[in-house]
Amino acid sequence: MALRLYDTATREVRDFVPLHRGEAGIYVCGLTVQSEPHVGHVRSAVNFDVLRRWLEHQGYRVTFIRNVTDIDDKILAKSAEQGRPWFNLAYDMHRALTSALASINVLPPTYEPGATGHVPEMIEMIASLIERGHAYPAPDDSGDVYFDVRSWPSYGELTRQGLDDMEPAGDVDADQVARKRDPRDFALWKGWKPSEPATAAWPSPWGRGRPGWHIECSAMAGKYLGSAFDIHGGGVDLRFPHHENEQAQSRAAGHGFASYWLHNAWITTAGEKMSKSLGNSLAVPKVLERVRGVELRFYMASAHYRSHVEFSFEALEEAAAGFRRIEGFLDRALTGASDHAAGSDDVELVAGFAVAMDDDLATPAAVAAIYDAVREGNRLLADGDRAGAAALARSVAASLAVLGLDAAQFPGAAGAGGDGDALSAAVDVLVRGVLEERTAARAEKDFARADALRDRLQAAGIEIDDTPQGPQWSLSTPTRIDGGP
RNA sequence: GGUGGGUUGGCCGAGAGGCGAGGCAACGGACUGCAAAUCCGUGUACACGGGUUCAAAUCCCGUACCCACCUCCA
Repeated sequence: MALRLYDTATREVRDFVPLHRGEAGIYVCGLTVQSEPHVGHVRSAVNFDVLRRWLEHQGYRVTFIRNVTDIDDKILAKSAEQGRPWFNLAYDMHRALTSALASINVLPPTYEPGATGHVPEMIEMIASLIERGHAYPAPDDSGDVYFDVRSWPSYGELTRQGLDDMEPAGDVDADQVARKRDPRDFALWKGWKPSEPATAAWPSPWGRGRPGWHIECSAMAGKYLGSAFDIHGGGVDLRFPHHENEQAQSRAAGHGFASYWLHNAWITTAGEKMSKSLGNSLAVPKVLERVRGVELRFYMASAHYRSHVEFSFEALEEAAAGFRRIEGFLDRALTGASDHAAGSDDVELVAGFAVAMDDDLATPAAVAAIYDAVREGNRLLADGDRAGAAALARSVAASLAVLGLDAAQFPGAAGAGGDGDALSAAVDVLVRGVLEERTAARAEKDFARADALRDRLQAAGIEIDDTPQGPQWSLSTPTRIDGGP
C-alpha cells in the first residue's frame, strides 16, 4: 500500500512517486505576517504538518520549506496605519505566528525563508525571465517588471482557466493598464514609489523597488528544493492567482517545479471565510483559553484537509471531550506499564490507521481507527487483561504521535518537566490523604461523609474513579500547569 | 461570464453503487453503596425532482440553495 494524494493539477488521487527515492521535498506557502494568526490561518500548517509527519513515519527524508511573506502591500499599509516601521510589524507578527504554531505542536520547518532575505535570488530569476522573453520592464519610468502571460501558452493550466475568460486584474490603476501588454500580466518587481518607506526598497537592474508577491515562492522553492520538487501546498484560495503564477514563472524560467499540488480547505465561521472582524476572537491564543493546544489540533486533524470546516466552539469542545476519552484510556492502560514512550518506531500503529493515511491523508478514518482501538482497549481493561490493553495503548499513542497529538509534546503540558512534576507530586500526596479518609468512611458505610469528601475534591476540579484496585484521581479537565497568572 | 467545491441523523463529521465510519449529545441496560469512568444496546441520515440499475447517499439529467477563486488572501 502506497501513499496516494489528491493533486489539484490533475484533479485526481494519484500514487505519490517522489523524484528521488526515499526523499520528499515539500514547499508550503505560509502566511503574510501582517496580523495575529487566527485558527483559520493555522489550519494549513497543521494539515501539512500531518503530511510531513506521515511521510517521515514512512521513512522518507523530508525537506520541508514553509515561507513567510514579510513585505507586501498590506504590511506597508497596516504599519503606516499603526505608525510603526513595516519591518517591526512583520517581525512582531512573525513571532506571534511562531508561537501560535508551537502551541499546537507544528514542527518547525526545515527552513523558513522570508521574502526580504531573498531579493537577489528573485532578481536573478526575473532577469532570466526577461532574457527568455517571458517578462518585460514597463516602458515608462515606473521601474515595474511584468510577467508576459501571452508569452506562456500554458498559462492557466493549473486552474483550468482560459486567459480570455478571466476578468482583468481589478486592482490596477490606469497607469498600470498602460504599462502592461495584457491586463492579466502580473508584477514581478514593483518600482519604488515616493509614498513608500525608503527601507522597503532594494536595488535592482530596473531601479530601486520591491518584489512582487508570487516571485518569492518561485525563487525560494528553487533555492531550497531544487529546480523540480515533489509537493507544493497551500490554502485553496492560493490556487489562483498565486500558484498559477508561481508555476508559470518557474516553468517559463526552465524549471520543472512541483509534481503535486495540494490545497487545504478553509475553516469558516457562519458559513463564510474568517474575516478580520471575526478574526480577533479566534486568534490562536484566545481559542487556547478555552481548550488545550492538543485539543485544538485534534479538532483540526479530525476533519479531512480538503473539507471545509465550520468552526464553532461547541464543535471544538465536543472534539475535546472525545480526545479526553482517548487520553483517559491511555492513562488507565499505561499506568504502571514499563514502556510509556509514545511514537517509538517499533510500535505498530492502530489497525486501519496506515491504510487511511495512505488514502489521501484520510484523517477522519484514521481517528475512527483510534477510537475503535480505544473501545477495544477499555474492554480488555475491564476484563483484566492489562498487558493486552497496554499494548493497544502503545499503538494508540504511536498513532496519535503521527498526527502530532502526543499531549506531552505540547508546550506547557503537565508532566513535561520542571515545576509541573513537583506540583503534581505535592497534589498527589494531599489528594491521597483525602482518598484514604474516604475509603475508611466507605468501609464504615458512612456514605454521607464519603460523598462529602468526594464533593470537596470535585469542587477543586479533581475527579475520583473507584476501581477494583482502589480509588484513582485525575484532573476533571486536563489543564496546563504553567504557573498561572 | 469563467473555474472549483458543497448540501448526510439532535449536533459534528466520513464514505462515493450492495452488511448503518467514527465522535459528541440523548435514552435503556451492565458495573457501582451512590456516582464518575467504562462496556453493551437503541436511530429506517444522505437538499429536491426525474432517470439508469437486481441494487443509488454514491452514477446520469435537471432544479434549488450555499461557499470559494478570477491578480491583497491560509
